[in-house]
Amino acid sequence: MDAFYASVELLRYPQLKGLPVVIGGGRRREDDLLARMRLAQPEREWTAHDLADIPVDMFPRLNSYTGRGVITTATYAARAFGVGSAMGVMKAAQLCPQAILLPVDFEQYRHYSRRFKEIVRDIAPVVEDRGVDEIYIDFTNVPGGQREGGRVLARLIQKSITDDTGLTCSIGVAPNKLLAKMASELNKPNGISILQPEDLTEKIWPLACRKINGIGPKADAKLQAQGIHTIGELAARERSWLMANFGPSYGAWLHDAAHGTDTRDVVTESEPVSMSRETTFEKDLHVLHDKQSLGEIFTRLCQQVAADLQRKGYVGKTIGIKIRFDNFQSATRDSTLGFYTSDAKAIRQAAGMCLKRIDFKRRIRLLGVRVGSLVKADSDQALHPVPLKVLPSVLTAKEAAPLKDLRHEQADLF
DNA sequence: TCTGGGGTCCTAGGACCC
DNA sequence: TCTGGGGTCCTAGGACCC
Repeated sequence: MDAFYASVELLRYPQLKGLPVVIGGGRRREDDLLARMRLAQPEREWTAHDLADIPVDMFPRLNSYTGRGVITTATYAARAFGVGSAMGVMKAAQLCPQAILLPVDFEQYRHYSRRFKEIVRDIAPVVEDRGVDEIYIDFTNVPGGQREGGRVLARLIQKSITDDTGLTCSIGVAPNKLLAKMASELNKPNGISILQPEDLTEKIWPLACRKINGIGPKADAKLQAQGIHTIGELAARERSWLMANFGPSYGAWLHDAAHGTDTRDVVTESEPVSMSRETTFEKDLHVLHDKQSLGEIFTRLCQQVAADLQRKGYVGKTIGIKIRFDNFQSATRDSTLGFYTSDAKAIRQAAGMCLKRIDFKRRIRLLGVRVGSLVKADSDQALHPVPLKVLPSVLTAKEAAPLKDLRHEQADLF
């Protein structure tokens, strides 16, 4: 199989090129910027076509932000200050206070995301969705796909996206998904990079292990501790050694990945496994002192998941909650019902029982509600659920003991 | 002044059935 | 009285990704 990995760059302001810019923090509509321009220069209309004309001074700076957000992405100029994705906005503001901060505008992203994927599917229909701005494409059977090793098709895709949306797009071409993704990183933004199997040692082996999709911070730290820093160093280790030290499954995968081996297909369709809603509070809350607002937030989360399920036509039978405490430790509880539901009240009831099984001795910063074991609302399974083999969990003696003091007050909490 | 929100997949132990 | 495996389902936590 030959695969493309394509990702669009969502920064749409040419006047910000080369400047330190981060996207993150609170959600806001991009229209806010236009609204400010209409105030500043009322003689002009200011529509979405005028984004390029907004003066740089009008953009908010990182140091004007207060709150708990994180950075979603950052330009290279911002990265030079040590700012990067997933970093707290407050920490980023310390490193680079003058950076421009753009709001996260999910409505805009969804719109451009849909368009980007439509355009690609019109050209090459075998597409795997990997989130808002990324896809895999299997172009094995696209007519003309092999010309110049894929470069002609990649250029066509790039040009079609830019003509339609104004967005730039990076594309990696390789024999499989793993390598295609890494290839796309070699030439960003707006680049095309073609990787042949024989390029592995020269182009991939010098890269940090972290560049492999599937090696995260934990695995990387463990590899570093073994003196393995680059993909080449990883490839040099015996498969059996990796399996012994990282588990048979992950170890074998590490070995394959380092050698550029990946047999996964491009998956064009998949069913959701779970849906959830969660929220981090502006300030940490206490189960007893902030009972009222917690109760309201909890109800709203249940209503939101229920609405999501109904809108997309799913029901689920495993209801769960997630708590993150002020020390960032988290806990989850879930419980499987004998029937499928997408009803807000039923979800709230089951989730409320889950909450009672948590020991709330610390303040909490996040609350989430999840519905799993999903099936289509009109499926046979949904209409004729098999009876439960395992009884829904009740508080075990072990769980109940530490809750003794709080249990009474918690009883009617959620 | 740390650390969002929405997901998937894996592991490991226990219950329960055959 | 002691001692089995498999297989499946459920639950909790954690790694990882975008």
